[in-house]
Amino acid sequence: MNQEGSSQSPTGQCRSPSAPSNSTAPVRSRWSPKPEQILILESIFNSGIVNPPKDETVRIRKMLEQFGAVGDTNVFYWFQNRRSRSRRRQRQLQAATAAAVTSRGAEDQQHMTPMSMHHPYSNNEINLGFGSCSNSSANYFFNDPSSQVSSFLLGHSSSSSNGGCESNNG
Amino acid sequence: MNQEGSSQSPTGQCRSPSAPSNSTAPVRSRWSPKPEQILILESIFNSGIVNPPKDETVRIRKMLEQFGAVGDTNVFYWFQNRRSRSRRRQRQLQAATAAAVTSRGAEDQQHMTPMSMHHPYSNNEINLGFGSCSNSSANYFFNDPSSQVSSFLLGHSSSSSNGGCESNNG
DNA sequence: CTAATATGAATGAAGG
DNA sequence: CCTTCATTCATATTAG
Repeated sequence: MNQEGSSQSPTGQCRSPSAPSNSTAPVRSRWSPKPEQILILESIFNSGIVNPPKDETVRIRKMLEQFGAVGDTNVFYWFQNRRSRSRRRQRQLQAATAAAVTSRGAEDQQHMTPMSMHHPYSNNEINLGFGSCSNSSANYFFNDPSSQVSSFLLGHSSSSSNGGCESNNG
Repeated sequence: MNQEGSSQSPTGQCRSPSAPSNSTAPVRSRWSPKPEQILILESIFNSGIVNPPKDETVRIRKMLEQFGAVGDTNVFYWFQNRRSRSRRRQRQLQAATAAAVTSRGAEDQQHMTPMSMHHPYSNNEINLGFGSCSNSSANYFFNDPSSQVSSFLLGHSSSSSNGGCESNNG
């Protein structure tokens, strides 16, 4: 982990049960990405940029900064964790599916309810239209978050390292 | 954490007050370990296996599966949370004790209110006899849960990775 | 019914 | 990249 360079004080306050409401209470241990930031990050990830180089990381950080304090480290960690979790989920799903088929003859297998989680942003790959693959503009997506997000996405102009249509894995 | 591999539908409805018989409320929130499963998990944890590797996790899951639907993820989370809470509780207690002793010279330390905790098993580590250290067979323990649990424990035959008396901690 | 607690699950951060 | 720790969120259960 030597991708980091600059890091500020991420005073991200999103949905904390107890608000410190104190000018002298920087008790914010870890960064909490705002919904808009998550939107941006996920759209970038889904566009194929799963492992942005330092240059790109910095650019992404600057984008996110307008929605809340964030450092390059946070972005770096986010992508790293995202990759890891994505991979793991895939493997798990695959294993579960295989396990359902396996056993003996794979004939009368019951359908197991695939965990209907109702989380705010948990899984479910979001495609915001960041990648150059999706030509269909999905502006209708922007409704909940600030409209400012779309400005970034529409003006991103692809990336210089990994903006391919396919997701490079490995 | 990539300990997960397969996950079924943990429809563990142990002690649910109201049946979710609603087509619009399939809240399959979270897994609820059965008493027998908790017994097994705790005995394993107390036997020194506080951080089972993937292989062991799978085996444990298979054991638990016979008492109710459960996935590797659940087992992994259980051990992780268990470790975390255990450690945290210890630290908290230690801090409280230290705070009582500190101050001046640890002489006239007053009795501090140790929090009115009155939950089932609290801090008392339960030892079911899972570890190979305890040669004394504690079969008398099995009374509340189904007798099937004892079958597992008695026929466990230790594990292939971490069944020692000491807890390996990385 | 509401508050507090316990605990399963998710995730940011860091170690190796 | 993979594993692990700490913190936080969401929910299930229990006390008031």
